[in-house]
Amino acid sequence: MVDECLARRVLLLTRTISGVYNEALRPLGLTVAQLNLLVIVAKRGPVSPGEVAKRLNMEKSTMSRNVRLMEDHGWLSVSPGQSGRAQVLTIESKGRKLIEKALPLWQGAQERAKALLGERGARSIHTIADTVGKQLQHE
Amino acid sequence: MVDECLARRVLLLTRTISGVYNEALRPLGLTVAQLNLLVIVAKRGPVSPGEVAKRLNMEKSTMSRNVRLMEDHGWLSVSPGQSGRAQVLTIESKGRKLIEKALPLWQGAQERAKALLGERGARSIHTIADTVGKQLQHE
DNA sequence: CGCATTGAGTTGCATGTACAACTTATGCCC
DNA sequence: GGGCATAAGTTGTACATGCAACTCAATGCG
Repeated sequence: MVDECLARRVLLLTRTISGVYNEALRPLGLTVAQLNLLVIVAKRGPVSPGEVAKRLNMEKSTMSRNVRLMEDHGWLSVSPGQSGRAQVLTIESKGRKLIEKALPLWQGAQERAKALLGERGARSIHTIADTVGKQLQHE
Repeated sequence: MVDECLARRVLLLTRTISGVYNEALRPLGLTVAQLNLLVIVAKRGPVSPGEVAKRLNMEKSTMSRNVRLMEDHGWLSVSPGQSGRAQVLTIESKGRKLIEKALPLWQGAQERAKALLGERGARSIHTIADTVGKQLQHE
């Protein structure tokens, strides 16, 4: 049972792979989770937290707290949205600069991660995550 | 950048897949991480925490806390090992019974996870985790 | 023998994560 | 208009996780 468990395997992968990135980013006081969030906000312009959370299949409460941290750092700003308690996230210049600085570190980590997974493995992860991502959208 | 990031993808996979298992196991007040630990202890007989942590590529401190929780539940026992502050973990009958009860729930989750990943995807995850696991042993 | 090193666990602190329950604002239906 | 349902965030609580620093025991070396 234990050997086949898919959860055990993805947990192992996450511990290993995200460790590689976090180690690389540590000098910036930044984690991969935060970097990804930041890049999404930078790319997709003003977005609502809920939208990002849905795309990442992340709990809204988790999103809320992650956003809070990054706002405290001044990397992004939270402003009231159109209606109700809607919010929009916008990247700040401090956040853009951080992404610039993170890029080379990220690249190094990406190389190391690829080496760990193997070229085939890395491609598989891409495919699989896409598959899962698409299914989540159709819910 | 963000789209290629392997860490982002494995994080997404973990959130999604482990969620499936945790939802299934919730009636037992058990998480997948705990179940995996419990099964390892059950299978590999008296083992040291450090050994299990190494196999799972998990920080010893994380292991320490996870063990503590499960000991509190009476699922396993911790006894002093041969020397120094070495410890050995042993499954308790309460733990064995819990595994029995968890089995059918786990199977359901495994099916759902396979459906999400696709048959090919599930196999790939197996292969990749094996590859990574072996590389960790050779360190 | 005495001290430095190493090994195994633990603890302080911080992040990432989820579920449940709560707060507010909108919108809808009668 | 008055409730009722829904949508978006927040907060309480708990687990999973890692790093740094610490405790203690064993070991080795001069």
